[in-house]
Amino acid sequence: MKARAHSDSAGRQALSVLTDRLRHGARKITGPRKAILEVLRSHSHPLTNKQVLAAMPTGQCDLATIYRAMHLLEKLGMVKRYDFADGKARFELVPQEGDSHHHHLVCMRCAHVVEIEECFSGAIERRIASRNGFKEVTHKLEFFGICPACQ
Amino acid sequence: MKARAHSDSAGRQALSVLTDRLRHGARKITGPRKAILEVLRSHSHPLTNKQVLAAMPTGQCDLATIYRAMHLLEKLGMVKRYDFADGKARFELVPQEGDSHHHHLVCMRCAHVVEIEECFSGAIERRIASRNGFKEVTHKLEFFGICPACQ
DNA sequence: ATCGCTGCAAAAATTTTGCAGGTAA
DNA sequence: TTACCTGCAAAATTTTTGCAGCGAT
Repeated sequence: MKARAHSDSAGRQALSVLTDRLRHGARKITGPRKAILEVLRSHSHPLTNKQVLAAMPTGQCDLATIYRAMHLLEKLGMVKRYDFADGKARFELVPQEGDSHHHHLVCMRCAHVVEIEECFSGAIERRIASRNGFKEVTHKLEFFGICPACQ
Repeated sequence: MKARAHSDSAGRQALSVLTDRLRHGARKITGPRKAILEVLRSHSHPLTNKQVLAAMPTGQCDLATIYRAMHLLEKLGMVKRYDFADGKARFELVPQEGDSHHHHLVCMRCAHVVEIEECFSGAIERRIASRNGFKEVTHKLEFFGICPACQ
């Protein structure tokens, strides 16, 4: 298996890589931002901004700062936004370049999330783009159902 | 081509069919509800509740009523909720049974929406369901890009 | 020394809820 | 009649913004 440069043993991106990406975007590396990245890094599921705050040791930063940071990280392409049909935005770290993106299977009762490895062909994406004259086409695909525990 | 029972020439569901579905759910057919269904019926794109209100002739009903009606219609499976990553819920009439569902291609700049006919195989959906022990699995797939006018 | 970032607080926007009266069935 | 619905108003959430001071570079 090929070694994963810049990733730890669990396949997560090292914090230094993340801060480098931030710095490269001409942004400052601050305590709150590092804390936010740490939280995102240690969770493999999309989190709401409130959950990010709650996951920090004792009010390490303000909720408004998290909102601002998420906007920034989203613009820099470091974070992806998800909507699970409950009116709350959730964010998750974008895998490093070359890594395939993944999708989610969400329980409609308890909101439990399972990650789905497979992603259907990019060919469909390209065909849709050219057929409609769109550029930079991406997609979001989420599955919803009832999980074993809730059945 | 096979005739479309219960649909008008544009392929939209007749209002009477919609109200029948409501009635069948042991609900009352009221002025506001008919107005809401009329608006949904005459738009082929998902609308926010505010847009639904604005599309009515002169404040025909209260915004709160629209929120309540959407919850109801969603529960009855007559309406589907969409999240286009801007924090506002949008709703669209669900096609009649047997009709294939469709997806959307949304411009990230101007929010212009194009309907996408094709839907990738339900086989993937079934495989994901059985592999994870989930029941009643559905999916939501949206494409995002930059439309011709915004490029 | 900048210029950006943060915390705090207030505001804005979206969505939910309580209640008294009205209306479909 | 009776249970459900509606409008109005207030409240609860989520998200955005202004501003003075702090801090990374």
